Amino acid sequence: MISIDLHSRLPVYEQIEEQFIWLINSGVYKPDEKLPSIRVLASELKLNVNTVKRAFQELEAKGVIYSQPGRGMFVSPFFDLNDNYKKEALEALKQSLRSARAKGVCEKEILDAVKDVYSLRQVK
Amino acid sequence: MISIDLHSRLPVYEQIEEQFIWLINSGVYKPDEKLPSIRVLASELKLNVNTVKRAFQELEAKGVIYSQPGRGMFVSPFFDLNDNYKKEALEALKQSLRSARAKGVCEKEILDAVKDVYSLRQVK
DNA sequence: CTAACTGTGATATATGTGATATTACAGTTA
DNA sequence: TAACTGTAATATCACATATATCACAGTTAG
Repeated sequence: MISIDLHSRLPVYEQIEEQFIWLINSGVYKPDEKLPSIRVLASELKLNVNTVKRAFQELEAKGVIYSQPGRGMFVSPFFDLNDNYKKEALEALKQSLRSARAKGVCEKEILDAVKDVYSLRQVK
Repeated sequence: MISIDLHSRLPVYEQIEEQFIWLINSGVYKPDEKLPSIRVLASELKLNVNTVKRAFQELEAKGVIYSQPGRGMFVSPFFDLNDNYKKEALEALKQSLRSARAKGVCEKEILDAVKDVYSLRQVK
C-alpha cells in the first residue's frame, strides 16, 4: 500500500517513486508483474493523474519499470539501480545527518533511529 | 565559517539557521557574543540581506539569539532548544532514513555514515 | 555632530516547482 | 463495442524562495 503525506517536504511524486522502488526492491512486486494503473492509483490516492504519471515516468527513466501503452506499467526484470543513484541517496542522507547533528541530536539517538527503521517490514 | 549550497533542497535561510545553531551549540559562539551583522554576512555570502535577515529572525523566534536594533544580534545566554525542535529534527531524520533504505542503502552503510559525520569538528 | 554602522519594515518582483484541470489520441482487452 | 490502458499537450493555480529597493530609527566611533 502506498501512503502519501501531503505536508511532507518530499514532493508527492517522489514519495510514490520511493515507495515503489522499495516495494519492488523488497520483492513485493515481482519482475514483469503489472503495477496498478496510473488512473486507478491517482483515484485511490486522490491525486491527479499527472502526478502519478510523473512518478512512473521517472521510474521508467531509471529502468525500474517499463511501460506497454494500452496495457500498463510493469516491473523491469533487469531492475538494478544505478550506482549513482545509491551514491546520491547516501549523500542526501549524510546531509540529513549533518542537519540532525547541528540541531542537537546525539549519536546514540541516531543509532536507535537506524535500528528502528531497519527493523520494519513493508506489505503491499 | 558559513557555507551555502545554492543547489541544495534546503532553503538558503535554513542552511544559515542550522549552521549558526551548530556553531552556538558547540560553543564556537559564546553567550552574549555578537554575531556578524546581517549586512556583512549577506555581502560575504553574496546573498540578499532579506535572506540572512530571515534566518536570524527564525533563530530569534526560537530563542537562540536576541537582537538589539542598532547594535546587532547576540547569542542568547539561555539558548536551550525547544524539546519540540529536537523531536522534529529526529522525525525528519527518520524520514531520510526510510528514503535511504527504500533506495537500497543498507544498514552498515548508514552506520558508517553516522560515524563519519559525528567524527567531524567545526571551526568558525 | 556627523558618518557609518547596526536592525527593522514594507512593498514589489522574479523565479521555479509542484500539483491540478482538461482535452485528446491511440493501443489493448474482454 | 465499451471500458480499460498509457501518452501528450496545454493552461492554470498555488506556494515558497530569493531578490531588489527604499525608508526609518537606534548606536557608536571619530
